[in-house]
Amino acid sequence: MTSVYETLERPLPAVLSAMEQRGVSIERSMLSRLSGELAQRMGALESEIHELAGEPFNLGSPKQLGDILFGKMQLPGAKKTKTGAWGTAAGVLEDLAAQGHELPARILDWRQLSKLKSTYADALPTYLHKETGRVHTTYQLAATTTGRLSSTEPNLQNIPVRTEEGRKIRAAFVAPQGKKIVSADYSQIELRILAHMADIPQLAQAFEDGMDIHAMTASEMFGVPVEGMDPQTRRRAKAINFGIIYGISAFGLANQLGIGREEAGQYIKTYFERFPGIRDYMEETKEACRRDGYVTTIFGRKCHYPSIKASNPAERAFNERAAINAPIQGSAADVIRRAMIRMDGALEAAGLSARMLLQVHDELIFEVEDGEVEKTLPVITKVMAEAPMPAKALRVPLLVEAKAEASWEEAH
DNA sequence: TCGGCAAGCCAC
DNA sequence: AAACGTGGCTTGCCGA
Repeated sequence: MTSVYETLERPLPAVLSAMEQRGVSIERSMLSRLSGELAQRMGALESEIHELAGEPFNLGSPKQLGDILFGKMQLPGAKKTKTGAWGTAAGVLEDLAAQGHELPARILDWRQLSKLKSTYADALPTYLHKETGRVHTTYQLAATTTGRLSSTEPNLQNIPVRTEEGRKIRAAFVAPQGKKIVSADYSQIELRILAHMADIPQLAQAFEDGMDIHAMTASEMFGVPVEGMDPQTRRRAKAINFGIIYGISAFGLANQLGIGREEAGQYIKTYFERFPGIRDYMEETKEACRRDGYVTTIFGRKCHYPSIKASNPAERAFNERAAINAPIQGSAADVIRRAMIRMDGALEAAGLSARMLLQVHDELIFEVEDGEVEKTLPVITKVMAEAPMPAKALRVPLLVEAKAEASWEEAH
């Protein structure tokens, strides 16, 4: 079998251009039906909300809502945005809803439906191309500080997936007759890259053994067995793992988990006691950035953060967190780029007609003929898993999960 | 009428 | 809200 190292590498701009031109198929009728349902439910909610508020107002106006909740109704927990208006972001409304207040709960419902309708159900069909009948995004190659791609007009890198209603949008991304949508994604790639860069043997071993990394983290931190673990305990460890990647603070973790800042600080302390190599890595990364003005990915690409030396403490702290995150996020971006420039050549070399259509940071989406699915999946997963090589051999295996289904929602 | 900012929220 | 990183899109609002 031909090694992936010998497959043709196409320049990334050519790869992106090909993906843009291929486009993706969406089922207009599904979105239009969904839009109607959303409109109806939003209408019912609007009446209910105006009843609860005691007056009609523009539901799309955070300012009007803030005046009603905190000016008129005097609900607790009011916080101002930086311009002095009452804040009404989801976190604020969730706190109020948890205290049994009906109005903020219904507003949250309305906002979710409104977002899905305006940004996705109504907007996506307007991007259907006259001649191809498909949706063609544009990828920006140099729009991010870390080396990620971005996607515009429309952005196909933020299609909903977290809620049941949102997945109805994703379900409209379908394969044409005789084909399947294949989604292939890197499992926990940023944590694996952190384990490699910081050289943490426990984490590397856990990935080698295919363990549940969040449960393992919880077990290490709280001294409880993975078997029969309280879901809450795992959830906290998961929040910490994500926080670590983003340059955690006790304040941020406390807000994320709804716990006190002292307790959050204790979690972080315990984490660094269990994984001192992570703390060392972070300190070394910040130090290098202060010295050089940039940090580097595993493959040597630089990400510049000269303002890490700013005298303003908030600006400095912001750049420190970005500098900690950039090598992790940027290395993951490098890995998937390396896979992308080899993918078409590898598929061609294997005599397969699969077409790479979309990239969503740690995921590649393809269209594959029904009869070729079985032969295509291993080619895709191999190219992705071996993408760091031969330039780098990671201390941690990369796991790629791939699935073929009729729609993106099912395949994901 | 148009451009830009603020707030909010979708994804990884 | 955001002292948890990276983006883009929509609506409301205000001034030119």
